[in-house]
Amino acid sequence: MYVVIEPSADRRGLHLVDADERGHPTGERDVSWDAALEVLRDRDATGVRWVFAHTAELYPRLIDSGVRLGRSHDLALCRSILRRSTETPDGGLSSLPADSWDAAWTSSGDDGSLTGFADLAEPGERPDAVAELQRQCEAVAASRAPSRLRRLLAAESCGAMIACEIRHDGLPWRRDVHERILREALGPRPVFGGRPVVLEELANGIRVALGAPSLNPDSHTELLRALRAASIPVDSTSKWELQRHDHPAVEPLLRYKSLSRLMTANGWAWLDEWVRDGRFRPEYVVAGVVTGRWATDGGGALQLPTQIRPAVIADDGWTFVIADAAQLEPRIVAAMASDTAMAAAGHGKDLYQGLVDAGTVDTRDHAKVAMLGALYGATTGESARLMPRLVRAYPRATGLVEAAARAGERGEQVTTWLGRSSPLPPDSWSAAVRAGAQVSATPAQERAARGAARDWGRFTRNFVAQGTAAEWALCWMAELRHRLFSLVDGDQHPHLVYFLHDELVIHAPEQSADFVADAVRDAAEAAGRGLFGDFPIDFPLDVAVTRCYADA
DNA sequence: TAATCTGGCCAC
DNA sequence: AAACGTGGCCAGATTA
Repeated sequence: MYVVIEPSADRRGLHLVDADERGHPTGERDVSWDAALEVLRDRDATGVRWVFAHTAELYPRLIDSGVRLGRSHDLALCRSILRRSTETPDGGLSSLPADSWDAAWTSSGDDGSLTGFADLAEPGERPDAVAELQRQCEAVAASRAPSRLRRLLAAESCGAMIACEIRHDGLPWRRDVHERILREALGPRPVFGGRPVVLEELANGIRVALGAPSLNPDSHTELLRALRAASIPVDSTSKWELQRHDHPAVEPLLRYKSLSRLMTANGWAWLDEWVRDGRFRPEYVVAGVVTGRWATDGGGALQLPTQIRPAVIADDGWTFVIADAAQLEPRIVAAMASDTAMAAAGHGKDLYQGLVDAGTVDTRDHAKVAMLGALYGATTGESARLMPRLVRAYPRATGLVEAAARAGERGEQVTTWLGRSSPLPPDSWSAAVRAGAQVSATPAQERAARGAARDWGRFTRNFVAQGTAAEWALCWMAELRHRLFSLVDGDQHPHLVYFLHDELVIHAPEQSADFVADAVRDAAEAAGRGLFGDFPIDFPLDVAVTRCYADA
């Protein structure tokens, strides 16, 4: 059932411990690295769940050896979920004193391998993985929602393997195309650093227009001073504020900002650091966001601007299958709330258009603005004005996010569909809210308390939607991975190369594109059923088969 | 001099 | 358009 997999004591191979469904050990053995490949493949074929202390410690090395595993359990990630979840109250892990499983893994060792937990573990001392597996199995079994939590832990752990696999395989990236984009926008790469010619010319234009010959346009302080000296009344140097002023400096300044951003975020330095052998290898951080979304640690994989996406081109004979979930968060909320009316509006196609067709709002744009406002907690502007219509037409879906907001304002935790809970607000928050509730509170304190409460309410409001959408996306990815593995054929099998919250990119041999497009739709359907069972909610995808990411 | 903060803008 | 959630990342400014 479970097989705990760790480096062996002599570090020359692997130590494997078999365990039953409650995490109790039933046998153990050491295998050398040479024999590991075969042993792991054989055991994996029997459907065991591999237990890693921390997937990124061992799995990349297994991938290098040609092994891909089917199912896994990441103790560090799962501890974090179980520790905080409201579904595992007293007796679970929530009351356990902090130990090394709560700490982040640290990188040490000259080969860059991860060797232990930071802070809490003695150097060289591994925490007991089997004991922790038992604790987690018990916590899940004793929880209020064992099957949902099991689904969440499995999906989270699978995500950890996928993050390693994506980094190993890499997103195809054409350096020549990227360099052409840079050259056409900025001019040739400066040999000794400094500004490229186009930026320098724009900087000069700005200096002339503002009458500030020594201005460094990269300095907010200098720029703000120069703008005001030129009688342009601005409070900031942001583009939305600059756009509103009619002055000869504005146009070159806006172009300078845009090109400067391209240069600093995804310019030549980025290319040198992040693209090797025709691949960009994202450093994903699984569950790096409180809501369960992935974050990144270097490389900016989650902010690739559309400007440079033309450089993402499939290998010869290969293509991309690019899929993104349409209006994911509204659908998630509709399903969580069993809002059949909103689910029906999203049946089969564009949910926003569905709201128009249902007569709730008059345009698709209004539908989108109103919906996003509900999810984010908008209080002003068009979004807030449209809200009452949404509330009237869909009281259940809107009621769910409203309830989450009220809970947050009271300082309570909220929980996603599968059981990931929000953190409690910090002590400083509670102190501010308490201070505002005192009879002796000053108006400023009252205002601060109200503001803090509402801020936290917007966070918890969004948490349930964003967090459950992240769970759906993890399940979607895991389902897809399972389907793609059935197609393994030497090195020629389709593989995931990019993940962006509600979007997947698969690099696939051209002849397999149709299969992959079907698989990614099947996987979305399966993810929806896995979370919401028979509730009639659709998760339609926009799917593109194209050799260039920019064409999707 | 190094660490931390701030403003701005990119993604969803 | 902004203000309405989650983030990363950069350059410059400020602080230790």
